[in-house]
Amino acid sequence: MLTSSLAAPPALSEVPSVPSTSAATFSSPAQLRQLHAKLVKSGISFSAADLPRIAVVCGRSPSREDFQYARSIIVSGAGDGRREALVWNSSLNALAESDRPPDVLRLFSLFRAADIPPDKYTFSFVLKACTHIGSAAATMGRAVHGLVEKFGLRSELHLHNTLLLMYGSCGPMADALQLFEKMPTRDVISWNILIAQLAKKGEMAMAKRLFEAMPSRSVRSWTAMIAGYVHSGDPKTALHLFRNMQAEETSSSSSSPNEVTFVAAIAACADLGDLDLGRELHHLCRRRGFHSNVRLCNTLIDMYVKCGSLSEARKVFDEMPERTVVSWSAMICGMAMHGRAKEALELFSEMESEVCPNGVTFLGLLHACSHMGMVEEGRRYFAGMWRDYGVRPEMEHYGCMVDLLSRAGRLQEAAEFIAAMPVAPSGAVWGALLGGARLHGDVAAGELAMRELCRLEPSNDGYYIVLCNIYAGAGRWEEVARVRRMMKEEGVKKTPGRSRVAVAGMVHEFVAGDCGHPRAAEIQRRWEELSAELRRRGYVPDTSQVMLDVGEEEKERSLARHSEKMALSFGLMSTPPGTTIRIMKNLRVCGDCHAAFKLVSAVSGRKIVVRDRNRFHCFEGGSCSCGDYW
DNA sequence: TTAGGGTTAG
Repeated sequence: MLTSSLAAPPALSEVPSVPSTSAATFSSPAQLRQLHAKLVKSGISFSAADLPRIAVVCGRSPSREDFQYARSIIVSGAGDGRREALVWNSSLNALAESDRPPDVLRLFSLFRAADIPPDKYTFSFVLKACTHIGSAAATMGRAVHGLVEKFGLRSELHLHNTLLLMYGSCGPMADALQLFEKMPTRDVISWNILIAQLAKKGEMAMAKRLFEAMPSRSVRSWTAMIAGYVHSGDPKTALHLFRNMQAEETSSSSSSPNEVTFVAAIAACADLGDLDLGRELHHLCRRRGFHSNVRLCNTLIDMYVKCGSLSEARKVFDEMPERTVVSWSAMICGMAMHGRAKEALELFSEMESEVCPNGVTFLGLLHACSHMGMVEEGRRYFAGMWRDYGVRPEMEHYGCMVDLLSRAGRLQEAAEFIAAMPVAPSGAVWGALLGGARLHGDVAAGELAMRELCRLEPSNDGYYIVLCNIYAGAGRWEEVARVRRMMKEEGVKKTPGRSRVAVAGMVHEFVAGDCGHPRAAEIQRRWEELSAELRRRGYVPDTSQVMLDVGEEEKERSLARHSEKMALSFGLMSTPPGTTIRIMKNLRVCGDCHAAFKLVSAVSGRKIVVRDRNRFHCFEGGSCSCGDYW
């Protein structure tokens, strides 16, 4: 092959008199034709090393003529049919790996029409493209399976595994399972593919059956299961399995967790808010030398953020040898969650010189502005994301803007913003308006939002409850009763509040109103004592949001049994003085608990970190990090 | 020349 020693390809007009046929000298069929003409004039032909590039360039072209033209060069240069297939196969693979897998299918039909005999590699690459395309390629995938049979390749295990993967990503899982049943031989990869596909679809019961039945497991089998449990919202089982894997590690090195396994396990800690275990796993990662893996570090940042330790998240971020847009976005979103808006915006300025932001980065920025009432800054980011960064606003961004405006009390503007949206607003967008309406006691805005929400998300209990809160706040009890009747008619039940607190490595969960904890009486007594002290300091239980048709005393009793108060009371009596108490709640923290927690932080001298559904509240010395803007 | 598990948001 004639190679150019120049680092950059010369412009065509500068092609030297003895032209280089280096692959870098053409990138379109038109340039190829020009180069070809010059070569012919000079009596030089393409070398074998040029052929794959010719195949890729012309294989990507929508023109049939380009394919035929390339084929004529390849046929004369390849020498025989097998080598010709090899050249086209590598072109198929390159296209399957690129961002244009549909080109593979088009090239494959040309391939078939030209009678180039396909082999196992051809099918493998075409199936890979189907897998990348997903369900839209299901028919094509089935047709390719038919060809595999027709060409007598049914005994190829490798190809069968690729078919399993294709059925798992394109078609109904039943097709993949049927193929698996019929396979003459299977290896650990066949089992892993099936388990991973089931796990991705959340079918963990069946994935578990296969995992238990498989003859031998590899690290990937374990990791697929652990990641599957995390994705399907069961981090406890994920960590249980991780522990089992560690126990087996001593007897077999094939099940030693690697970086990917740690990513899944640390993500489980993030979901559970289990800081102690998260730290332990981080320590293990360091010992195993996994600390420079970007994805692992990104997961660690997220874990520390979600476990309430922003400083440790920042430390991981600062020590990363390289950072991607995900690292920056995770850190910016983390700062937003913790109400550190100014730092989030500063980090964004730093980020701009290193990587391009994406949609998630802007969600973080808009959240940051929203949590701190920075309306003008938020508007600026929203206006600039498409104009200056080419990031198209999606539904979540519109939702953030409505949240920003309505939290700041600009409910009229928020409603106008929704009306001007270029796409039909989702339930979450109206939900943001509803939330703002509650905050500002705006019955009309609340009713406007709820009219849409009844249509879009009639079974979402949270929205009915917020509307009840709005009516209750306005003293409109007959409306509260009407909404509750609506809920009954629709069969909508209120999700009970749940709070978790970790004490001595054990996570304890409390459900609102439930006195099932073994130390329930003690916990209640402790809260009553504390409550008496708080009252002496001016705390008055806010019974206005209790939507029970009962007397004041009963309302106060109901408030005292809020899950976050029980978790706090238990945390206070079970940990040494001075220990930070970390609580995680499934819903938004209630207003009465928020007021009480501020006082408790002053009375007890403790730092109390609460992660609710939306953000973090860090109570210390009588105030909250949210500045009461939440 | 071919196959399997992972990150921010939700």
